[in-house]
Amino acid sequence: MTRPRTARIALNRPLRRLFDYLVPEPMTLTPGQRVKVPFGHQTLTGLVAEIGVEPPSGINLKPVQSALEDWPALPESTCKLLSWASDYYQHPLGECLFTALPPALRRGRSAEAKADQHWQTKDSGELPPANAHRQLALLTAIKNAPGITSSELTKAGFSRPQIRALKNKGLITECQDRGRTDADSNQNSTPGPQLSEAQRTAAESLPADTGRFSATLLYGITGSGKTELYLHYLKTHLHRQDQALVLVPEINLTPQTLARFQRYFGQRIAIWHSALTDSQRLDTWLKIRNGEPVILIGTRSAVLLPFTRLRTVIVDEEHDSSYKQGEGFRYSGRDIAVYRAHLNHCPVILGSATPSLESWHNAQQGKYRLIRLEQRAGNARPPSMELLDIRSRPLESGLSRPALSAIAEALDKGEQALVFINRRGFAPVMMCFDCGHMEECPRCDTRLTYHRRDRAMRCHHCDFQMAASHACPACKSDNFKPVGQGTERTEETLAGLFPDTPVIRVDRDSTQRKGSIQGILSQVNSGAPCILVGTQMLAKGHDFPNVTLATVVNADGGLFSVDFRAPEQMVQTLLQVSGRAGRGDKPGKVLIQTCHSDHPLLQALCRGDYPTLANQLLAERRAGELPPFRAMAIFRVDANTMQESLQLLDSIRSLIQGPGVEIWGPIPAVIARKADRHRAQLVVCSDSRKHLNRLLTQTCQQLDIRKLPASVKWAVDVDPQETG
DNA sequence: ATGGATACAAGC
DNA sequence: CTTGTATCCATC
Repeated sequence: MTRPRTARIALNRPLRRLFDYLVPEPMTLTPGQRVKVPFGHQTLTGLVAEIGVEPPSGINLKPVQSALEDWPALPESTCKLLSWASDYYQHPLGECLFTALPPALRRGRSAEAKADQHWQTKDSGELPPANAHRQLALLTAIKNAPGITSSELTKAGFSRPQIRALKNKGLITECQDRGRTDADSNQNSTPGPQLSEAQRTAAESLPADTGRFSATLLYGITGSGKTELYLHYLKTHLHRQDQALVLVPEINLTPQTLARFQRYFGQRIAIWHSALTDSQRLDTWLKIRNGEPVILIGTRSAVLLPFTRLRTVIVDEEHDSSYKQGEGFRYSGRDIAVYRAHLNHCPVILGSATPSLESWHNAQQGKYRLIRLEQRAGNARPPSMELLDIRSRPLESGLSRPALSAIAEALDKGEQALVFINRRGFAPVMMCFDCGHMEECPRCDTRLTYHRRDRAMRCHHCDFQMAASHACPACKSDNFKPVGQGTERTEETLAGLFPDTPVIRVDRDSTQRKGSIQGILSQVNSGAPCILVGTQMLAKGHDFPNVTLATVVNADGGLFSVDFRAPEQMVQTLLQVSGRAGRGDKPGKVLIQTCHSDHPLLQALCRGDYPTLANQLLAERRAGELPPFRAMAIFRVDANTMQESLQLLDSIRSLIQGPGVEIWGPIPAVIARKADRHRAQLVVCSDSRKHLNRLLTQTCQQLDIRKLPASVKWAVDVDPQETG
């Protein structure tokens, strides 16, 4: 009996099932191929998941309309990876597979790359008018690099119309590929970075065999030069034909990082992040798919791309919570990276100054090899850390007297100071001192944050905003005042106290404009005394050589949170902040304001020893039977009423209940109402990941069958990052 | 998800 | 009896 001419197709729809089609003669299909199929009343792009399967009886199969190309858009290895992820994260296979395609190909556009044109100058034609300075600059650029391509020119800031203008004037013509020149030959001759003694020792411990799976946790304190190690590693171990992937958190993919890699690898470097245009994404995707020897620096979703010659995976700042997608396909880029390396038999290197407890645990268990790099490069010393107890101390916009004089002192020495507050806006609340009224968001269970800059009250959890009022909206009293600290307010106070020093605010509001962060960085890197005030953004990645003092306005947020990850996150953030202080030959100092200076966690933090802290935190996780000692998943539901949400979770609870699992809830979320949706959750834990996974699969199946009102939305979050 | 089918309230 | 708006339902 011959196999039926059928294909099982995955569609980009949130449906936990695939659809079967007839494969008409003489069409041949292979798994991973893109096809056009009729679906209901529309025609969709699909991906072949399986061939020749027996279709369920009683269904009249429609034929596949056409294949979009005769090669599989997703190679087998990528399909396998995503099938695994679909099962692990309980997300529909179709949507998972489609995340590996660039947007253009998801929509069914052609995958044929338009050939890039190469240009050279021609000694004829009329010169452009003297005021056409961009055209003249373009002409020089082409003269200096004959054979340069249109896309390279656009990247350099020239526009297509400018190129066309020169062509029409007969000043340039298309030519053959110049053969790979400068950048590539440059790559072969550029040696790797010079390593310090400590770095060399670390480098020697990195896996030498790129043909076998190994996972390495590179624990390197800030300033120890992890990036040099990555560069050196790729330089020495990656073959000329191989592909490599370097994952970074979104915020770390700056032009500086890029330039650093390009210096050693030139044209081999490609980037992948959410701000690329569709055509840039298609371009890079095709390079990866075609097996070009690309070293891809990218954020989370880069780990899903269809590499065919991937030989090394690096995950920088592996503890960063932005590796976990918070909605839809809720995968962890870091964890998929490890599994991908495993499937692919190649090494993965996880780097961090503050490793996640998960990875640290794996290293302690011997599952990951641990490499320690505990010396700052050059002669820099680690910063000294000091707790400032602010109980019943007078505060000026949240800053204590000793903190302010430390800032003054740093500025006097011609150095820079950094102030870290985890709240944007002017003040987190407006309160009436007569009647106690506080402004709340009409759509969420939250207070509105006051933004003085534009006199607005904003909700930080939905898009609500309104004009701020002078008087209390409840009792009309004018004793209506901002309470608490935000970046804006601290910026204002500091500007008043230090009128001769620039105060620079770094938060989502001040960096919204494209490129403004670059401007800020260059101002700070000029080295002139200044005060930086900012949120999380300040803590990540950036290098401020002349900052010698970091002040943390309030460290207590993470000490008593309901979220079991809060202490870990607090410690990581504070250490990342402290890593900003003191580089080069100037010693750094970190002041941490707290009302709990006797708290053991803060005490340990001041000793500055992350391994000890990590072990301590792990012991607490073990005692609490929490991840990484148990597997965890959360069912999240939101509906128009809390009752509906809790009801559904109750029934989920009875579906999943049984031996081998522990269930907490259902309970309302910490922010029980967000954008008028009432949210609740159910936490499920198990000693066995396998068992939990099976239960989740069954439960999701049951829920799919059940007819729920469209207004009730549920989702599972496997390995949740936030338990709020 | 998404478009069509179905159902019910307001509109003349 | 039309027209608008909400809800349901199947999709190979």
